[in-house]
Amino acid sequence: MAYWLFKSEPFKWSWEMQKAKGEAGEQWDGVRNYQARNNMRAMKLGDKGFFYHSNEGKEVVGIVEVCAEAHHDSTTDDPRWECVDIKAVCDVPKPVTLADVKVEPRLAEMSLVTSMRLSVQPVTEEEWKIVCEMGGLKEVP
DNA sequence: GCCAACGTTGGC
DNA sequence: GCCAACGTTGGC
Repeated sequence: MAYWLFKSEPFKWSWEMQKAKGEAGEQWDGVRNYQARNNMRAMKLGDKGFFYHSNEGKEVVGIVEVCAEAHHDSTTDDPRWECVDIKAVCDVPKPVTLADVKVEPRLAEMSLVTSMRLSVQPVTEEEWKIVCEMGGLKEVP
Protein backbone atom coordinates (compact mmCIF):
# COMPACT_ATOMS: atom_id res chain seq x y z
CA MET A 1 0.00 0.00 0.00
CA ALA A 2 1.36 3.35 -1.04
CA TYR A 3 0.15 6.87 -0.38
CA TRP A 4 -0.14 9.84 -2.70
CA LEU A 5 -1.34 13.40 -2.96
CA PHE A 6 -3.48 14.76 -5.80
CA LYS A 7 -3.57 18.48 -6.41
CA SER A 8 -6.41 20.26 -8.09
CA GLU A 9 -7.59 23.79 -8.46
CA PRO A 10 -11.10 23.75 -7.03
CA PHE A 11 -12.35 25.91 -9.94
CA LYS A 12 -11.32 23.16 -12.31
CA TRP A 13 -12.10 20.04 -10.34
CA SER A 14 -13.15 20.35 -6.71
CA TRP A 15 -13.54 17.87 -3.91
CA GLU A 16 -17.31 18.37 -4.12
CA MET A 17 -17.23 17.35 -7.78
CA GLN A 18 -15.10 14.34 -6.93
CA LYS A 19 -17.51 13.27 -4.19
CA ALA A 20 -20.44 13.65 -6.57
CA LYS A 21 -18.88 10.92 -8.71
CA GLY A 22 -19.25 8.52 -5.80
CA GLU A 23 -18.10 4.93 -6.08
CA ALA A 24 -17.64 5.14 -9.83
CA GLY A 25 -14.78 7.59 -9.41
CA GLU A 26 -13.30 9.64 -12.20
CA GLN A 27 -10.12 9.62 -14.22
CA TRP A 28 -7.46 12.02 -12.97
CA ASP A 29 -6.87 13.47 -16.40
CA GLY A 30 -5.04 16.47 -17.72
CA VAL A 31 -1.64 15.70 -16.19
CA ARG A 32 1.08 16.75 -18.62
CA ASN A 33 4.13 16.29 -16.49
CA TYR A 34 6.36 13.25 -16.67
CA GLN A 35 7.12 13.01 -12.99
CA ALA A 36 3.45 13.23 -12.08
CA ARG A 37 2.62 10.64 -14.74
CA ASN A 38 5.33 8.30 -13.47
CA ASN A 39 3.86 8.56 -10.00
CA MET A 40 0.47 7.55 -11.39
CA ARG A 41 2.02 4.62 -13.24
CA ALA A 42 3.39 3.41 -9.92
CA MET A 43 -0.04 3.40 -8.29
CA LYS A 44 -1.80 0.18 -7.44
CA LEU A 45 -5.47 -0.53 -7.01
CA GLY A 46 -6.50 0.41 -3.49
CA ASP A 47 -3.69 2.91 -2.89
CA LYS A 48 -4.87 5.91 -0.89
CA GLY A 49 -4.31 9.56 -1.52
CA PHE A 50 -4.95 13.04 -0.22
CA PHE A 51 -7.11 15.40 -2.26
CA TYR A 52 -5.50 18.84 -2.10
CA HIS A 53 -7.02 22.14 -3.21
CA SER A 54 -4.38 24.42 -4.71
CA ASN A 55 -4.73 28.18 -5.17
CA GLU A 56 -8.06 28.43 -3.37
CA GLY A 57 -7.94 26.95 0.11
CA LYS A 58 -4.48 25.39 -0.19
CA GLU A 59 -5.52 22.53 2.02
CA VAL A 60 -6.00 18.80 2.14
CA VAL A 61 -9.77 18.35 2.09
CA GLY A 62 -10.37 14.67 1.45
CA ILE A 63 -9.18 11.10 1.16
CA VAL A 64 -9.35 9.24 -2.14
CA GLU A 65 -8.62 5.72 -3.31
CA VAL A 66 -7.19 4.50 -6.61
CA CYS A 67 -9.98 2.55 -8.33
CA ALA A 68 -8.30 1.97 -11.70
CA GLU A 69 -4.60 1.71 -12.45
CA ALA A 70 -2.84 3.83 -15.06
CA HIS A 71 -4.43 3.87 -18.50
CA HIS A 72 -4.43 6.26 -21.45
CA ASP A 73 -5.70 9.77 -20.70
CA SER A 74 -8.78 10.12 -22.90
CA THR A 75 -8.50 13.91 -22.99
CA THR A 76 -5.55 13.70 -25.38
CA ASP A 77 -4.53 11.67 -28.45
CA ASP A 78 -0.92 11.76 -27.32
CA PRO A 79 -0.07 8.22 -26.19
CA ARG A 80 2.50 9.51 -23.70
CA TRP A 81 -0.09 10.66 -21.20
CA GLU A 82 -1.77 8.28 -18.82
CA CYS A 83 -3.88 8.62 -15.72
CA VAL A 84 -5.50 6.61 -12.96
CA ASP A 85 -9.09 6.70 -11.72
CA ILE A 86 -9.76 7.80 -8.16
CA LYS A 87 -12.87 7.81 -6.00
CA ALA A 88 -13.69 9.79 -2.87
CA VAL A 89 -13.40 7.85 0.40
CA CYS A 90 -14.14 10.41 3.09
CA ASP A 91 -13.79 14.04 4.12
CA VAL A 92 -10.93 15.35 6.19
CA PRO A 93 -12.90 16.76 9.17
CA LYS A 94 -10.40 19.54 9.79
CA PRO A 95 -8.76 20.43 6.45
CA VAL A 96 -4.97 20.55 6.77
CA THR A 97 -3.63 23.72 5.20
CA LEU A 98 -0.29 24.26 3.51
CA ALA A 99 0.58 26.61 6.37
CA ASP A 100 -0.15 23.81 8.87
CA VAL A 101 2.15 21.48 6.94
CA LYS A 102 4.90 24.09 6.79
CA VAL A 103 4.98 24.68 10.53
CA GLU A 104 5.02 20.95 11.40
CA PRO A 105 8.71 19.96 11.62
CA ARG A 106 7.92 16.30 10.96
CA LEU A 107 6.49 17.30 7.57
CA ALA A 108 9.45 19.42 6.47
CA GLU A 109 10.46 16.81 3.89
CA MET A 110 6.98 16.39 2.47
CA SER A 111 6.75 16.83 -1.30
CA LEU A 112 4.08 19.44 -0.78
CA VAL A 113 6.83 21.65 0.68
CA THR A 114 9.86 20.51 -1.29
CA SER A 115 8.30 19.96 -4.73
CA MET A 116 5.64 22.59 -4.61
CA ARG A 117 4.69 22.49 -8.26
CA LEU A 118 4.38 18.76 -8.74
CA SER A 119 0.69 17.94 -9.16
CA VAL A 120 0.79 14.25 -8.23
CA GLN A 121 3.09 13.49 -5.34
CA PRO A 122 4.17 10.51 -3.27
CA VAL A 123 3.45 10.65 0.47
CA THR A 124 5.32 8.50 2.98
CA GLU A 125 3.47 6.35 5.49
CA GLU A 126 4.70 8.56 8.31
CA GLU A 127 3.53 11.73 6.57
CA TRP A 128 0.22 10.05 5.85
CA LYS A 129 -0.36 9.27 9.51
CA ILE A 130 0.65 12.74 10.68
CA VAL A 131 -1.61 14.53 8.21
CA CYS A 132 -4.53 12.21 9.02
CA GLU A 133 -4.04 12.98 12.68
CA MET A 134 -3.83 16.73 12.06
CA GLY A 135 -6.96 16.47 9.92
CA GLY A 136 -8.96 15.06 12.82
CA LEU A 137 -9.49 11.60 11.33
CA LYS A 138 -10.29 9.12 14.08
CA GLU A 139 -8.55 6.30 12.30
CA VAL A 140 -5.97 6.23 9.54
CA PRO A 141 -7.56 5.00 6.29
C1' DG B 1 -2.34 40.29 -10.40
C1' DC B 2 2.47 39.52 -9.67
C1' DC B 3 6.37 36.93 -9.83
C1' DA B 4 9.53 33.06 -8.68
C1' DA B 5 10.34 28.37 -9.67
C1' DC B 6 10.57 25.03 -12.74
C1' DG B 7 9.53 22.10 -16.78
C1' DT B 8 9.46 21.93 -21.80
C1' DT B 9 10.71 23.26 -26.38
C1' DG B 10 13.54 24.19 -30.13
C1' DG B 11 17.61 26.29 -32.40
C1' DC B 12 22.26 25.54 -32.84
C1' DG C 1 23.51 17.66 -25.99
C1' DC C 2 23.45 22.44 -24.40
C1' DC C 3 21.03 26.33 -23.18
C1' DA C 4 18.05 30.33 -23.94
C1' DA C 5 13.31 31.35 -24.51
C1' DC C 6 8.99 30.48 -23.27
C1' DG C 7 4.85 28.73 -20.83
C1' DT C 8 2.67 27.13 -16.68
C1' DT C 9 1.96 26.53 -11.88
C1' DG C 10 0.83 28.12 -7.59
C1' DG C 11 1.85 30.84 -3.36
C1' DC C 12 1.43 35.37 -1.87
